[in-house]
Amino acid sequence: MPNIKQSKLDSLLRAAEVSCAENGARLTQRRRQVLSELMQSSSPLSAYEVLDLCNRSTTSAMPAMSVYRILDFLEQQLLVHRLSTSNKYVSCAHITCDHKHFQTTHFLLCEGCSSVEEVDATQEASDALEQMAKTVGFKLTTQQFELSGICTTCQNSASGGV
Amino acid sequence: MPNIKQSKLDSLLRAAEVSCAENGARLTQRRRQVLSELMQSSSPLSAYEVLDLCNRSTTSAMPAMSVYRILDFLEQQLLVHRLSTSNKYVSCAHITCDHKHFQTTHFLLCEGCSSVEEVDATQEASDALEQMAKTVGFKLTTQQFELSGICTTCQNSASGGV
DNA sequence: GCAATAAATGATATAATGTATCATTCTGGC
DNA sequence: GCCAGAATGATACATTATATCATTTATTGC
Repeated sequence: MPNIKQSKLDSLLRAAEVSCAENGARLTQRRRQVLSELMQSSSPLSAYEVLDLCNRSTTSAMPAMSVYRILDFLEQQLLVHRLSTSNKYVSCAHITCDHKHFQTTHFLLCEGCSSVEEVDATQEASDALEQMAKTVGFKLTTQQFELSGICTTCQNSASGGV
Repeated sequence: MPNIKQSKLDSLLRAAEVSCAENGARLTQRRRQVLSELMQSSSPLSAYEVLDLCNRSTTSAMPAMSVYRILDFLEQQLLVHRLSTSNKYVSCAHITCDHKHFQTTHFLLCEGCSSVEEVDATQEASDALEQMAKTVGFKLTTQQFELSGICTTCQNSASGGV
C-alpha cells in the first residue's frame, strides 16, 4: 500500500542519507531498501514482513539475518522506531525536520486501522508521570510509550476499518 | 528466588482461588502451580521460564501449550499481568485487596534489578495523556504503560545490581 | 591503482517462542 | 455410573530471532 508519493519518498530517503553521513554511517542499498519499505507502509511491519516485501521487489533474496541487522542499524540511527508492544517497526516521522529525540516520543496506535502517530510528550504528561513514579521511589530513565486508541479517521468512519 | 514467606504465598493463593470462584472459574492444580511460580519470583518471567520452573518442581512434565493456555487464563482472571515490552508475566500485586482494574494500571520496571512495581495511574497523569492524544485527534482506549527506571533500592546501592 | 583493513552482507544452521490440532483425563450434575 | 463440558496432554509445526563463519564491498594508506 504505497500511501506516499515517489517524490516524497525520495526526499525522505535523501534526508536519511544525510542523517547517516552526519553520524559517519552509510545508508547502503540494502538499508535504503528496508527503510523504503517501512516508509511506504501505512502501518508497522514485523521483521519478517519487511523481509517478504524486500524479497518481493528484488530478485536477489535477502536472508532474515540481514533484516534484523539492518533494522538494528536504522534504529540506532533513529530512522526507525521499534514498537515493543507489537514487536514491529515504523519509520520515524521526523526524518526531514530537525527534530531531536529526547526519549519523550510517544506512539499512538490506532486499533482500527493499525496506523501509528508519533507525538512528542507534553510537559504536563512528562511531569505527571515522573511524579507518579516518584511516589513509589522510582526515578524514570525513559519515557517512550505506546498508547492504544482510535484515530480521527476511524472515529468518523464508525466501522473502524481501513 | 523465593522472596516471600510460605504463609504469605498460601494466603495469596487462597485469595486467588476465591477470586476465581467468584467468576465461576476454577484454580486447578496446574494453574495454581503456574501462579505460584510467578508469585515467588522477584522479577517477571517468560512463558518458557515459567515452564522450566514448573518442570523442575514436578516430575510430570508440562507441555509448553499448557503454560500458554494457563497464562492466558490467569491473565483473564486478572491474577497475572503480561508485560508487552518484555513479553513476560508478573503476578498481580492486588490479589488480596479489593482492587479493581480500570485499565489504568502502570508498571514501573527497574533497570537495575528487574523488579516490577504496579501502580495506579494518578488522575493528573491520565488527564495529561488523554489531552496529549486529543491534540492529534486520538481517543485513548486503554492506559496501561510500562515505564523504565531505577527503583529506590538500586538508587541507594549505587551499583544497581541484585 | 592496489594491497591491507574494516564494514557490510550472504549463507547456513539452530535456538527460542508461540500456535494448531486432536486425544485423553478430569469434573460436576443427573 | 454416565454424560457433557472443561482442562490438560501430546505431537507437530509455524514463526521469530540469533550464532557463526564465509564472502563481498567499501575505505584508507601507500
